[in-house]
Amino acid sequence: ELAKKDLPVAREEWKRDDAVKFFESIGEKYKAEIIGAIPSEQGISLYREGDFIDLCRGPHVPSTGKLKVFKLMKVAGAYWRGDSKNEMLQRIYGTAWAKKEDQDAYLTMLEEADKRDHRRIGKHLDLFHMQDEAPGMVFWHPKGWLLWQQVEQYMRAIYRDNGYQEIRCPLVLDVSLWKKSGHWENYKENMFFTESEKREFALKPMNCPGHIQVFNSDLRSYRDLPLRYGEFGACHRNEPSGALHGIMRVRGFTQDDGHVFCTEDQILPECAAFTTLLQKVYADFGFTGIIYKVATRPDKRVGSDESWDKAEHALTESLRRSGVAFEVSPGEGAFYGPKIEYSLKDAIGRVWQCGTMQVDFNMPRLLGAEFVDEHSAKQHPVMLHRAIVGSMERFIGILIENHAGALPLWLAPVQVVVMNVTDRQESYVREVESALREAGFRVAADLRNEKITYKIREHSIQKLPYQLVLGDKEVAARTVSARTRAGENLAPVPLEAFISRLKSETEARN
RNA sequence: GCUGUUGUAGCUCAGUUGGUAGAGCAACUGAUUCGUAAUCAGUAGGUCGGAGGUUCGACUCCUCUCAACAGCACCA
Repeated sequence: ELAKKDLPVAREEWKRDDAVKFFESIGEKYKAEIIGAIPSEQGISLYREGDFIDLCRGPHVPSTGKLKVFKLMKVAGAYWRGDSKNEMLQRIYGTAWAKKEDQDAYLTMLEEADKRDHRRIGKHLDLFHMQDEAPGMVFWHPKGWLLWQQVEQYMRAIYRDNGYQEIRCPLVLDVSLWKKSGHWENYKENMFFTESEKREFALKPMNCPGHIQVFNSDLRSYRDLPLRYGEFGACHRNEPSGALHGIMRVRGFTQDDGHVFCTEDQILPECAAFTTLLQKVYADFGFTGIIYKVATRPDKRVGSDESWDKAEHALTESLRRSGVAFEVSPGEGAFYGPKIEYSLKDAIGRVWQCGTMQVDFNMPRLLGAEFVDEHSAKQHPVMLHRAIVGSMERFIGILIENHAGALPLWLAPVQVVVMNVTDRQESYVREVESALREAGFRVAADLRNEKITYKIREHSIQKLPYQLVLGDKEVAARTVSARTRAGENLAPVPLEAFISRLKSETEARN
């Protein structure tokens, strides 16, 4: 915009064919291709700056010196027209700003965002690690696994309170099942295989076939529907190496995977209830900006148009009822049914799909799932594939970035550290520590012979929610002095008072 | 998978034109018992991602390979 104001506009109208010839003559085959796709009756406007003529929406500047503030950020490949079958071009990324201060602010923001990177924090807080021998797989350390368990136990209660029965299925299944389900046909490249005694097995990339086996283990009536199963299902997918990203995109991950077996009429109420539930869960974890997207029928699909109408309507209507803004991606649905994608952003604004709700008319039929309807006739149920956190790994990654590692009290791996000022308070520290542990809190004692300032610094860096300082005064008065993560020093209070503070804070999930 | 970059001590990094590695923090040992973000001193720690090759000699050069990072493609 600045350039438009300050510079003469050297715009020229060209005939399409002349422009194509011109760009071909100077070896710009991609530009020639773009122009060649324009209907021939249309002209084309080019911009000239001296000898330099190019396609452009606005004028060119004669030199980079005319740009006020700019910085080249990175270089990376990008496929011509976004298709991996095409040649790869080099793309140069940069930013331009009206004022130096704006650019500085932007660069500072990027630096700050980098400090929130879950890979950095995961190492710093000793939550997990990954290593060369297991690309795309996570080694969870004690503190990271404590965090995982908080999420898992919370989600387990969500299953329980919302009509899901938790189940557990095998990770390794004979390939014959994957052939029936269509995964062999459509997903083989992404699967891990293993062989034993001349039988070939596959590590499950998805949980749905397993859940159908449980459904099929008994005769089902329409009275049983909707029948809901939930599992913390460990999946393995051989993702392309370039797709891996910290714990956000991995090869071994655990889904909070649920499947609802229901009738077509039950799709809408199930979807509406699901979105409401998902919003509650995300709010409890401190997320506000959920991105909603509905992916509709692709050209290549199974099932009748009538079924698709019903399913797409159910999905869009469920979002409409919850009053959220959402996008529609036409043709982006799976071949077996449409879906809703619920996404969150990481520290630098990249979007990651977490939750999903998918309507599937296909797999119950492929794997022989049936129920007996009101007229004693056998029917295939509709299957809803749904996940709230999506992948535990990805969700925890985003959780870490969202809170910059300062996890809310209810999620923090260690909630309280109890410290002595000198050796004299050692037994009181142990007493307070075990009282807190008995009250159900995750607590550590720090009895090292170090200055209290040193201990406070260390635990502050570790983002511990509460640090208790116990000196002679606290021992004498039988109180505790707490320091909050924000650096506030609370007045000494009896332990019971501190415990009730912790209780109300964990219950509020702040 | 593709394009590019990177890979040195637990972590963050330095290492000059090839002469077999260094800092800070962490760790360990000792002293210090010190009230809200770093006490002092000492010690130890690395076949320089892996495998070949060139060379009298390779962290430095070459080839292959693995992984990570950025973006693209992919994402049931």
